Amino acid sequence: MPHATSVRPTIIDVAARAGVSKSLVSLVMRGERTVSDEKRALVLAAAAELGYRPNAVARSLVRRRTNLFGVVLSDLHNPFFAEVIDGVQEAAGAEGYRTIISTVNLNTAAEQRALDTLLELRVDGLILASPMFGVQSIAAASRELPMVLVARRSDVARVDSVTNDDPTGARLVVEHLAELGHRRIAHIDGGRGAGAAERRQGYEQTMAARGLTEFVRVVPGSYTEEGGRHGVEALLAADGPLPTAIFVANDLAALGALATLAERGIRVPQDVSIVGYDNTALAALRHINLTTVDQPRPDMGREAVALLLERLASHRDAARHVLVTPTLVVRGTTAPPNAS
Amino acid sequence: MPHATSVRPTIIDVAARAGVSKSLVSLVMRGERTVSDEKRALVLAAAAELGYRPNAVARSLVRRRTNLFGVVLSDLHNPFFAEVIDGVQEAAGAEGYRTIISTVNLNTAAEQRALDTLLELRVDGLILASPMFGVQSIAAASRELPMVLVARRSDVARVDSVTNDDPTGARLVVEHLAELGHRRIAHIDGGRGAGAAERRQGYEQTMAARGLTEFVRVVPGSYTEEGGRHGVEALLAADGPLPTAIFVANDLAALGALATLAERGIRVPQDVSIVGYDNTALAALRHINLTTVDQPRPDMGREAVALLLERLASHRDAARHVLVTPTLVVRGTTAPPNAS
DNA sequence: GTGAAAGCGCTAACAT
DNA sequence: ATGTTAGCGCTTTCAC
Repeated sequence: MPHATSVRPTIIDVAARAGVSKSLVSLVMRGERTVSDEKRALVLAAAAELGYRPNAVARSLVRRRTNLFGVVLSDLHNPFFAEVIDGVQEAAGAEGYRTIISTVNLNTAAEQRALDTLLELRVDGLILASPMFGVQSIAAASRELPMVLVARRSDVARVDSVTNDDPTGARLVVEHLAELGHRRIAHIDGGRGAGAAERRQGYEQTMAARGLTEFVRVVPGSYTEEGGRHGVEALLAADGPLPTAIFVANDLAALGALATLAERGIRVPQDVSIVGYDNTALAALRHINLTTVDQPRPDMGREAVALLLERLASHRDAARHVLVTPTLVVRGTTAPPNAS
Repeated sequence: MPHATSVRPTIIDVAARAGVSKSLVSLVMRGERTVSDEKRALVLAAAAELGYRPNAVARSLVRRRTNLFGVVLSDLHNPFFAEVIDGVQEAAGAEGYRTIISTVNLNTAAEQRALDTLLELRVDGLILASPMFGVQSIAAASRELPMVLVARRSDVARVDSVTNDDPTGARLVVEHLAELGHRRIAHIDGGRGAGAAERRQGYEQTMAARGLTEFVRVVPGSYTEEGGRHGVEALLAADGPLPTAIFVANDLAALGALATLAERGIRVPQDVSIVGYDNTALAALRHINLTTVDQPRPDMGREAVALLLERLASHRDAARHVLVTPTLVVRGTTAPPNAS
């Protein structure tokens, strides 16, 4: 039996070996400073000799808290989330909390199962990153523990959220393009994606504010490469002059747009400028070098943890919605329009 | 107190409400079929009314197993791992195991902490994906629970591994290029990356097998975009004719190579063919369209879980090393060499 | 088929 | 400063 659990030493074994009570061992293991140096050394030595490792399960049971935060990710493949997690793990770790990540590939049923499991594991707080759930699942869970949504907002009572200010991000894009001299600025929409509606509105409003209402042009798309391809095709198929710049709803779709434009022999940025949204690692690749809008993802993760911790400490009841500010990252896919 | 844990109903509350013993409630909750339909309905109704949710912490304590597998990822940003996790979660879920993912950004100290925490949480098995740890950490942990390495091999006793057959992958690349007519096939090395040495060897051996020993050309690189850029620069800076094809150690480095070639006005695949390794989502992007070697990542995750389950069931003692077979994915960055 | 009782490994009063 | 004791919420014999 290589891994017989029964051989694992318990706190009692350590106490016996050190010749002290198990409470004392507990105090030492938890780093309490009220223990004499002598006894502490004794206990530590015994623990080391036995290869003792505290049992977090037993501890969680009696303390009625696990020091664990659960994170439900709708899609691990989206690099967006990897960076949110960075912030989450950093902030949580600093306060002694560990993170359990559960991923569910855009599958609502699996998402519900993941949520249930996390709840049964008695995590102390829950971070839902861009979840697909219905409101009722969120509401039900929110009655059991502190919960925050990232990159999605909900008006369920007691559910906090951290989102980026999409209208502002869209405004930055349009202003950048307008200042380069563009007027025919089109937008490839993000469909039902999180924040897509806000980005489109921001685009429309800023176009209007710049007196470019007559050039507003929105074609349907989605947060996928396919979405960007279709968007460009729709733009190319239409009558009238091509736009000189295209604001695509996110980076992945912008990549699809770039690919289609390249296939058609349309040069970027000479013939048309392209802007994405998210500043994923993709955008920074030299071979892509996409102008885009950066969401401060690690900050969003940190904010989510801060909300959880605060709710844990204060039993705050009202929901808080944190809005983080995006910034424009200018790279190689935008330039002044052709003189033509 | 919105989230007072004290209000959570326990099995005793359910028993009281249903007018039965808590043992009976336990039987019902665990789906035992030895309970009369009548009592079962009674218990289920009581549980639903109270919003009862079994406490996995208490259950784990008494059962001395958590039904949890721990996964330590050295780098969540590497899309390679996201797909391994897919396979892990699928296979584990099918057997009633949940997965806890711990990420550590290529930080050895954090990796050790993550490992310790998982051990304290008493996960039933551990999957280490491309870990940086030293052998002694692995050996120590392997005495406590079943453990498998993914994308890394170790000769520590009782530690299983799942790796891809790198020499074969490299052979596929060289054969593909040779069959296209290439002879001056260079290799940009992956440095200390997992499998890099095997890929280089496979390259050298296949070149030799094809009678191309005199054309063997290896320049140093790494598994990063920078690595690919430097590799290409080294190749360009050298005397003599340029290679007509370059096998780059992985996809990310291949992207760096593509970027540098583009900047120098060298066309791919007309002037030089490029092949990567890994078939990450990046490679499939239409705008990149990289010929590369696919590792069956979800399979690797499933295999890892299978090894864990088997060890849990059988108390097998010998280490097993599973080798999965890579395949070549031909896309747009390879073509016959120029007639020149 | 159902209930009573013991105990998983630990923490947290409370004593001393 | 250290020991004693009573659970945390559940599963699991073992009776009935």
